[in-house]
Amino acid sequence: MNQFTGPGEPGEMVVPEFPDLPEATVTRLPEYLRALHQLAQSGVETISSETLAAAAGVNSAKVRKDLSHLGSYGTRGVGYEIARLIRQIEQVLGLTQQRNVALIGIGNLGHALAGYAGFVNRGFRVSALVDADPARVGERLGDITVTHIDDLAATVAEKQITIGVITTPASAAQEVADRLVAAGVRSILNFAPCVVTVPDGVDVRNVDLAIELQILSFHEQRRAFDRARRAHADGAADSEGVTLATPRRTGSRTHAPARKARKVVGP
Amino acid sequence: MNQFTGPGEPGEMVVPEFPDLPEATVTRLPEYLRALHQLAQSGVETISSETLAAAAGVNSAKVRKDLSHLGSYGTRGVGYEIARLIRQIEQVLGLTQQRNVALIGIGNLGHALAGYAGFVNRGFRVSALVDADPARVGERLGDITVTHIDDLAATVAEKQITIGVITTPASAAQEVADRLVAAGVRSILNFAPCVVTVPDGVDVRNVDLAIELQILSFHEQRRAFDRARRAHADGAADSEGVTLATPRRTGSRTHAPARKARKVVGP
DNA sequence: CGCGATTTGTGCACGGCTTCACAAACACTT
DNA sequence: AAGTGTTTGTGAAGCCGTGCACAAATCGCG
Repeated sequence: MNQFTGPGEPGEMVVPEFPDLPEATVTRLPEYLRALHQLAQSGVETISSETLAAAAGVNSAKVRKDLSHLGSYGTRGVGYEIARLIRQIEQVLGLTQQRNVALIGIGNLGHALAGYAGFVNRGFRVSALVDADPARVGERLGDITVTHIDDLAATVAEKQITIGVITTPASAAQEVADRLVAAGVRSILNFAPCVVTVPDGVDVRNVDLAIELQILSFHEQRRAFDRARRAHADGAADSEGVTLATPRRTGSRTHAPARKARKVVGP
Repeated sequence: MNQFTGPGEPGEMVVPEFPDLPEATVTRLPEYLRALHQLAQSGVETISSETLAAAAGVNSAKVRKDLSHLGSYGTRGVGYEIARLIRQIEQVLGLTQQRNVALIGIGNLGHALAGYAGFVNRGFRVSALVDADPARVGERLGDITVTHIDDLAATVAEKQITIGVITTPASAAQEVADRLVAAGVRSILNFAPCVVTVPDGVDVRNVDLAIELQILSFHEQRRAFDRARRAHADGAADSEGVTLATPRRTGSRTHAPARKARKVVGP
């Protein structure tokens, strides 16, 4: 529907359309992409929404609706051509060009991310390592040398950084974010356990590991209460208060599929 | 409203009510908690929904509605008593008891998480380190010795593990998840870039760092297109196609506040 | 060429979340 | 005691996302 790569009237110098995807779709596209890359290796050339849905851990209607947003037409009765689908998703996500990432804060977590293999082959390259501690500056990790935060602007310009990743303690995060923004970076991934405030037009995503654990803890807690309630109900068989009886999915970002079925394809 | 800790009729042996919170609320409670702990240190005793909202990076109506779900009554005209609020949130999230976490996969990321200070003081303790590589078994990190994955069940029982964190390569993740479930763990935090399938009643949350970057990349891409469009519109002043003109918030999980205002309170 | 099998694309209804806006409640002053 | 100013708690409206269900499209085969 949103043929944003489609050739317009030739020679018309048309500004390419850009699909304005629902945010929920944007968060799922990378998951489809991951699944598609896996599937592509196994030599399959075409894939149905049902199969892709299973591989990505979602439901097939969602897959179809998501893909329809990017105008990637599959063929009915057959499915989607994997190679083409990968190209389209990568284009929409802006992964056709290599994106350079700067890590700010080379502590435990920074070290780990610098060596994380999962970034390469996925369109990203950790191109700069930055720290405030003069003792760390000059240290080499892989083929990159740690530079000082005061030189951030120069580093960003030189290495063509488009994304900054904050792995400092919370106390330094706001300061670092400010400097990143001043240096022209508009996308920030923040691992520090705090809220960073940025001007309009800058995008911040937060990953707080403790928060993830706390959310799990809540559901753990709820299950414990459920068990207690059930045990009590067994003791004194009363069919009272309804409040608890609601059949809640054990909600999670990429929620656990109901059945343990690694179904591959049709009957 | 949901007075789940409230004293029922005394001597009635009532099963405590458990508030069934909206999932969206559950994900925000930890953020409030984080903000509250910070604020508590600065000596403030009471806080308004407006101030808490600013500190947590959300909107005040949301704060009030979220808090109303746990029956934590604030006092009108004044605000919420911080200490009490902290207690209530911690209780709902199940943080009154220390929760023991097992890390599976002691590579780069596992090492980093094992040393991550952000877990302690937030109700969690990394109590077990597990790996499949015999060469790693026996290694000590801090005060914990790495044990072998084959002994997982024993480790889980002995160390009272309630949460498993997977930091293995994707190829091993499903296997590890299966073993965790078999050992009785019902909460899993998965850092491996893949979908793990678990039976009903088990809760999985996924954190994929590359996916976070890809989402940022999309918005970066979109901004670039917007600039191109604007530039083109300047050149040839036509007020054509509307598709792009939609005022989209730069969506993010904890979305960036519109104004860079570290507003504290009052007029 | 026609028919059945398969799979996409989407209209539609439903539920959950967000946000506004306002009455009720409380503190404090006069 | 009454009035003023502040802040909570919540009804109601609107929006977004989800999932069902089905028509339309394509393939393969007889």
